[in-house]
Amino acid sequence: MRSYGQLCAVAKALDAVGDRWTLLIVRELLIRGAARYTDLHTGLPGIATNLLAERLRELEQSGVVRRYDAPPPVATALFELTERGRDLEPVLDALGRWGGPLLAEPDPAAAFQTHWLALPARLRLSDHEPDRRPITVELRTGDEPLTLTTRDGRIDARPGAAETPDLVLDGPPQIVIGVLLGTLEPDQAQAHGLRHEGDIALLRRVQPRTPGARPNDLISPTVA
Amino acid sequence: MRSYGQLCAVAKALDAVGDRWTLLIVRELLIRGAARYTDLHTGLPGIATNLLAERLRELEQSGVVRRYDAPPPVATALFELTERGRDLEPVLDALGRWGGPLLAEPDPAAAFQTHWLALPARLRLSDHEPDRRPITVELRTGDEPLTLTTRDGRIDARPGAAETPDLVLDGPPQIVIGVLLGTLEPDQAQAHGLRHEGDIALLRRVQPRTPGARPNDLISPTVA
DNA sequence: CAGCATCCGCTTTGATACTG
DNA sequence: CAGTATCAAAGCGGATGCTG
Repeated sequence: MRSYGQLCAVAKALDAVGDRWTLLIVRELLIRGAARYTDLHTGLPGIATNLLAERLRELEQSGVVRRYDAPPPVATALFELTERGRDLEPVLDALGRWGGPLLAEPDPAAAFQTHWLALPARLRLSDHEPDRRPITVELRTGDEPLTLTTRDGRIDARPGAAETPDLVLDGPPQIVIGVLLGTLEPDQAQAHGLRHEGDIALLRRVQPRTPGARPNDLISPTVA
Repeated sequence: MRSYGQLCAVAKALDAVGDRWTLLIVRELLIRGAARYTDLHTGLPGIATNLLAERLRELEQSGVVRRYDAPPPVATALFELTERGRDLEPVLDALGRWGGPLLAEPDPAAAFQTHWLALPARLRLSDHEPDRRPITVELRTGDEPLTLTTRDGRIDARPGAAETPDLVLDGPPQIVIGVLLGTLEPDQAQAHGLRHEGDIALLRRVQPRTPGARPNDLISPTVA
C-alpha cells in the first residue's frame, strides 16, 4: 500500500498492517502458531493466492512474519509470527471486542471456521476457579470440533474433539459464541438451536466477568 | 469496501473500519471532538476530497459518525463520533502503541501536525502526582503550539500556546515525542535538537511508567 | 468559502489458469 | 504444495468544477 506519509504512530502502524487481508493473516498466525501456505489459504476464504503470497512477503519484509523451512521429514515452508508480530495481539483483541456486536447481524452468506473461535476464547475467556479440577468444553459448530481446556487460569483452544468433555456445545456459530461470551442466556440460546451435553453450569466458570456486555447484545432483534 | 464475508469479530470490525483512511478519520474525530469537513481535510493530508466525503457517509451509515448542522451563527455542518465511534479508542490506542517504534525511522517526506500528539498524550501520559499543583507543558514542534495540562491525574491537550507554561519543549517532532514518552533521555534529546525552557524535571511527573519502552527505542541508530 | 461531485489515469484487488 | 502469471474490475489520488 502507499504510505500515508504522516508522522503519527497510528498512521505508521496502518502503513505496515493496514492493507486489505493483512490483519486477518496475522489472526491466522496468532491462532495457528506456525502454518503452511495452504493452511493460511484455507483459513482465509476469499483471498486471492497472489495476494496471500504478496502480503506474506511484505510482512516478512517488515519483520512481522518469519518464513522458514520445516525440518525433515516435513519438508515444507512454514510461516510464523515474530515477537514483533505477536505484539499485534492487543490490536486484534481491541478490534475483536469492537467487532463482536457486529456478529449479531444475520449474515447467511458468511463463512465460518471453528478455529476462528480460538482467538476470542483465549483473549476473552478465563478460568475463574483455577484451583479446581481443570475442565474441558467441546464446541461443535463448524467445519471441525474445537476443544477448550482450562490451564493455570487461562483457556487453551485446540482443534479436534475431546476424549471426555465436561460439556459439549452444539449449534449455530452465532449462538455458541453468544453463550460462551455470556451475551446470550442459556435458555435463550436453546431457543435458537443450542444443544448441549454435560454440565451447562460450568460455563459460568469461564465466561467473561466484565460487564459491558448486556444480555442478548450479540443477538439482533431479527434473530431473537 | 467489499466485505470479507467471515463470521469473525475481527473481520467484521475490518469490514466496518478497515478501509483506507477510515481509522485516520476516526483519529481526527477523537482528537477534535466535533469537526468541520474542512478541518478533517486539512488534518488528513493526502486524502482525496471525494474519498473523505464517501468515508464520512459510510461511517455515518454504520453508526460510527454523526453529522449535524451547527447552531447559528456558525451555520456549518459538523461531524463527531457517536458513542460507538468513541468505543474505537482502544483500537487506535493499540495501533498507536504498536506503531510507536516505527516513528524512529527517519522519514523526511512525512507530514506532521502538532495536534496529532494530542492522542498519545491523552492515552499514554498521566499525572503521577495529581495532588500537587497542576502543571502546563507547551510543545512547539509543528504547525502550531500544543499545550498539555494536568487535570485529575490525566492529561488534557489543547492547541495553542500556554500563558504561563511550567515547561516549554521545542524541537523536531520525533525528538519531542521521544522525550515525552520517555524513550529518549533528555540529554540525548538535547543532542538531537531539543530545546527547553523551564523545569525539565517535571517530565517525570507525566511520562509513562510502564517499562517495555527501552531508552532510545524511538530513535533509530541512523539518527542516534 | 465550505462541502462536496465528476472525470481520468494509475494502482490494487479478485478470479482463474498455470507451473516446478 | 506453494506459489507465479494474466487480466478484468474495483478502488484510489489528483485535478477541476459546481452549488449554496
